[in-house]
Amino acid sequence: MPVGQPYHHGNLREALVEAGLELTRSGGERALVMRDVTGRVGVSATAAYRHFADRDALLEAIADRIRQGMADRMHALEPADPSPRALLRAVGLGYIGFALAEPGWFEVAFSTIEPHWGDDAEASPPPPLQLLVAALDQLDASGELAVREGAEWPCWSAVHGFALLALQGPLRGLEPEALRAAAERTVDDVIAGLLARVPVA
Amino acid sequence: MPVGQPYHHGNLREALVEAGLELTRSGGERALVMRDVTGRVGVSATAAYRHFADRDALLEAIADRIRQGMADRMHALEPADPSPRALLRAVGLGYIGFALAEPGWFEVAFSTIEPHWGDDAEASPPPPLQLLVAALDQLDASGELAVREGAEWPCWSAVHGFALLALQGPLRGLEPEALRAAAERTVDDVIAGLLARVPVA
DNA sequence: TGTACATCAGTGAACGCGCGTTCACTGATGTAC
DNA sequence: TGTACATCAGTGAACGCGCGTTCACTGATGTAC
Repeated sequence: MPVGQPYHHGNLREALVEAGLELTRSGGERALVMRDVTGRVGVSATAAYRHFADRDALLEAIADRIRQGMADRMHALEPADPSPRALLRAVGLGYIGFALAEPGWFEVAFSTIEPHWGDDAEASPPPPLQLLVAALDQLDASGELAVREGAEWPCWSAVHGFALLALQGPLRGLEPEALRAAAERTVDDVIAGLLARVPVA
Repeated sequence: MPVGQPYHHGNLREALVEAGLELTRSGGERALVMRDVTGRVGVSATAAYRHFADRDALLEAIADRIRQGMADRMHALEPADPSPRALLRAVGLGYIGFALAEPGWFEVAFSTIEPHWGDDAEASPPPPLQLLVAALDQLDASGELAVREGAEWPCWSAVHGFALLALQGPLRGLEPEALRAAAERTVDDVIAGLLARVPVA
């Protein structure tokens, strides 16, 4: 043991989460290797099991932190006094922007999302979704939204799908400007669809 | 070696792809284990390396077949003589329908999609995308589409994102009718957004 | 204030599983002569 | 038509890496008396 390191860490749980955040940031979910996390903190590989039941528990703790940080960043990008449409647009582009800026974290954030959050009154929805709900509520209050119920799904589908097309799919490697234009088009089209009452079939 | 089995298989390459299709159908990409594939065909584990450079090459061959089959199924679901809007709607719902019906295959189909298909003239786009392009071309020819260029991305983003929300995300476990309603709403909203010329920002 | 002892946070060796892949080989097939 | 031989598709043992997790342990800490 190195000199100056006390035998008891003091706050190992928190330190492990921090180290896990660093590892997953660059390597995504599979970079969360128990030996690497504990090694980074300077502790033996098995020490983690005093604080987390298993790897999944640590991953979940990390994912929670990522989701909160993601929502914080998205919120910080919202315009100062936006119209309901502009707010929704900022939320959508913020989601995509985070995914492209932090692909490792984005993967982890979504890899452990629990289903049924809507039915389960106990579990609170993931923070980024709370921003979406708030934006849709505002748009609905302004009377512009055609149908409020279920409006989350076209929105979330579009930005989530776009992020994946850009990270792992056919849009990978596109130049940043072109990518940004495609993202804006995607978000704007979906919002336009939420407002319009055009029959499709 | 069992009686009646010739030493030389005859068409091992094709047999391995078939076995890989069965395995990935139920277990997704990670179910493609070399020992399992070869064992299913009744051949030693290393025999596969006479026909594929490595696991990735086999996976790619399987993914090609899946993408073709996916497009075939989607095409079969198109209405007989559809309007351009109804055709696009059928393509979108067909994409989601395939993903929900064959989650293992869907995962594989997307796990190996090569980027830059647009710039790369040599690589042909994945078959499901060809259906989308055709539907958008028809809608554009009918004069209903606001902007043709880049219209693929909102469409693909929405259906791809929806599939993932439903398979691994918050919509997992939703009842089939509710899921179908959400899918239809998502597709219809995006199509409406493609048609409309509503300013958003 | 000092001591016994329970408790808890660490250690380090090693187990054990999954799984792609290599290697030296052997059996079957086809072709030149 | 028969034989030698190159070629190719298989075999089976085993390597080797990654990695979560268990196990018996030891050092530090706090509390009862």
